[in-house]
Amino acid sequence: MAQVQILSRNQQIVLDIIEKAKGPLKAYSILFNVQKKGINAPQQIYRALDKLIEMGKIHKIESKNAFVACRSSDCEISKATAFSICESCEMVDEISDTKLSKYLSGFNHKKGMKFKRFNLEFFGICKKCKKD
Amino acid sequence: MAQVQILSRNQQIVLDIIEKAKGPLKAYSILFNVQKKGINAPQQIYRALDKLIEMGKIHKIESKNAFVACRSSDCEISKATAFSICESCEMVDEISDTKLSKYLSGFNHKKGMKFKRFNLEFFGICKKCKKD
DNA sequence: ATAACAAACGTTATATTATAACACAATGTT
DNA sequence: AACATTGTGTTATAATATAACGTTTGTTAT
Repeated sequence: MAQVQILSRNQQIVLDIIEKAKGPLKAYSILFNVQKKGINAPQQIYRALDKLIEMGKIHKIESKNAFVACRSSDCEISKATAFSICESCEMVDEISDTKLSKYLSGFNHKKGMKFKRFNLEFFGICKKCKKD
Repeated sequence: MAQVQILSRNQQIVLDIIEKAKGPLKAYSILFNVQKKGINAPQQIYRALDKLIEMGKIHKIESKNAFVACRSSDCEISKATAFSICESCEMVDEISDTKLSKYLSGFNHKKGMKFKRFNLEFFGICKKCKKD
């Protein structure tokens, strides 16, 4: 019953910043940006980030230790994430491609391990950077 | 002409440890393990790790900040990596599946970005852990 | 309404992961 | 010989993340 998630104060503040951002944000850069709102400690950021990830509102880009808002499905808990990352400008795009997602969700390891979740990161140079 | 790579002293020491390990190793755990061999500083480890990655001898498991030896193709420069990770015992297995690799290497983003490289991490509970 | 519990908060301290910067040595190239 | 390239060793510090504690707020059940 797709219940509307109510966010706590800190969670909302952190989510707002990530959603407004044009690219991935790092935890400490979020922290510096919210100090005026009375959030002073890394713990407060990391706690909010953890919950937001659990809820599927944001994703962590593992190769960058940075966080982006979820733009694809209206934020189901994300068990299948894929991103396109520009190695020049650091831009990150969430890839939501049903075929890809189905293909990978159905992928089974020879050794009999059943997968619950995957994360895929593609790297390259984005169109914009290629022009320069 | 698949030239045999000659490793420097530190690179060889670090590679040996990673190859002997049963699971992924973290940089500082490598450091502690090689202090008897006269390596004292994180820089020395990270420098060796960087080169070994460039050479395709090892891979970084991004979600764990840890390193594993390359077991698949006899270590071409790795542009297409996939791993299966047990969330219980932390075991990591490199997946070398030609179909998967081809499928992903051929994948093209709508937005016209050409990918040079990808990294895929699957998560689940391995067979061994399921028994317990 | 209030007791009981869970979730979120604030804070201090600390652990873990990674890089900067500098000087020197070994090797290879021209 | 002069020069570039790669690797080394070292000290210092930056950046990322968690532990542990006590308090406050929000929910649910009676």
